[in-house]
Amino acid sequence: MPKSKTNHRKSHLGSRRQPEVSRAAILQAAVEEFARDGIAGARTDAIAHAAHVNKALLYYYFKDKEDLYQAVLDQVFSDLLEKIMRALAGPGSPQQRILAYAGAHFDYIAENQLYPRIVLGEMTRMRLGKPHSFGRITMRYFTPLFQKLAELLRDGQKTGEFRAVDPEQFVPSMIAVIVFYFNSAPIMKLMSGKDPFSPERLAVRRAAVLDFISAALFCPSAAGKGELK
Amino acid sequence: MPKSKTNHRKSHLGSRRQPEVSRAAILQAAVEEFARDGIAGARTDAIAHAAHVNKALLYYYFKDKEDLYQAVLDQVFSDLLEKIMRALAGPGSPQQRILAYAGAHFDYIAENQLYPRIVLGEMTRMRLGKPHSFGRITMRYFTPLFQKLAELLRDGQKTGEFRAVDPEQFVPSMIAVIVFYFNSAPIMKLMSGKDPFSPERLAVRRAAVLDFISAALFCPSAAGKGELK
DNA sequence: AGTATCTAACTAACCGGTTAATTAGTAATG
DNA sequence: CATTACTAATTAACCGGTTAGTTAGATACT
Repeated sequence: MPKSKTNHRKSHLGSRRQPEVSRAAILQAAVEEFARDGIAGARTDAIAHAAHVNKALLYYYFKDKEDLYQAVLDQVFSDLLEKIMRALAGPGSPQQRILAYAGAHFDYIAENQLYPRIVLGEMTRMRLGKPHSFGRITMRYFTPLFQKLAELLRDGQKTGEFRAVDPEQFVPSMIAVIVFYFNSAPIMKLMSGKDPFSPERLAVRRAAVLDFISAALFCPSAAGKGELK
Repeated sequence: MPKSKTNHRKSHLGSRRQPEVSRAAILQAAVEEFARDGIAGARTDAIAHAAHVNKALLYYYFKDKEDLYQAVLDQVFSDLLEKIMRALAGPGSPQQRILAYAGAHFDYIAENQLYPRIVLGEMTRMRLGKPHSFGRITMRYFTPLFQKLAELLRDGQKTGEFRAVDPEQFVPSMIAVIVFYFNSAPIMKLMSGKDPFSPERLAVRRAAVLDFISAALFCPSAAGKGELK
């Protein structure tokens, strides 16, 4: 692999003189490390090593561990929110749109299984009294999503497609059903032996999630109008 | 500072010559500390201080931090499982029994809000490939509960009360709805301003959970037979 | 074109505070 | 006096963060 005269053969070739490559590598490594053990358990040494970068470089690009963590959260949530909002803004009846949302949310997580770990971990970590470094994230990402979903639920209730559920209760329940599987997957694996992340199992789960939500939300009278396959 | 020979009230009065008191104090303090930040973030100093005990005493009763953590998990789960199993073993139709279970599970968590933090934290922490120190817990506590619930679901399907859901999919969904609220509570608080743990809000949530499960599971034909109040 | 200057990108080595764990012992009890 | 319960003091490792540089390329000047 001749690489012009200025060949610097260390082993961490991947990232010399390439700021955004290095920065992205750090961020990706940080996502994985933070997903594993949260901010407390994450090791800056491990992040640096995984990114094939010297540890000091973390502090070149980010103020400190907390700042890096915030950057990770921002990346995770902005990406997620963008995809979900697009699905929510699509055409169709409230039934079709809520299922489109749920499917998109599920699909996104299925492709990025680290993300719910970070989210749930962070939720679990933030206490009610404490100063909330997570508050920024809530305002910027959760609130818009929540309100859009609540609005959609009210729409469906107006058309008579949805049961008279309280959005403030229904939205978290729905998200729970979508997300929880990926966190409990290791236990399912232990119990069933099967790999919960295989394409077949994911397809089964996806269908089950949509069925669960449909049954819990749609009026019995007007059944079978959503896309269930 | 005169200090008669048998005078040992230093400040850690609570626990001299009282092995089980000390041990229990350590365990309770450990539950709270582990719930906050997981095993990685928990500080043995903090546990000892909260238990009004010298740190070395932790190592008198427990081999190391990991061992203490396992003891905490055992206490949490055995307690939870016992209460839930009792509710599951009660009398009544499958409809009534599944709602009794869900209500009991909800109530238990409402009273011990630290527990789902530990559980979810632990789920999040265990990776698919890694050696599973959590496997013991799974076998001892999760599997029996899961199988009992699956059995109940099949019972209800036989009597025609329940829809033809796949227990392997439905059980995790149901647990998700019951549990998730307590983990997302801090965010809900930020968004709504209201305290998600106030008795009124808990009652509302409890009703919503039972309604959600009822709607998702019970056959539309045979509605309104469970206890919904 | 060549070279001097400048700077962004990056690293090796280290530092001091923290933390899990140990040790060596003291005090109570039967 | 032997065993159980418990602690002060200590240690070794770890870990977040810093520092003092080096390297590679861009720009300026000749």
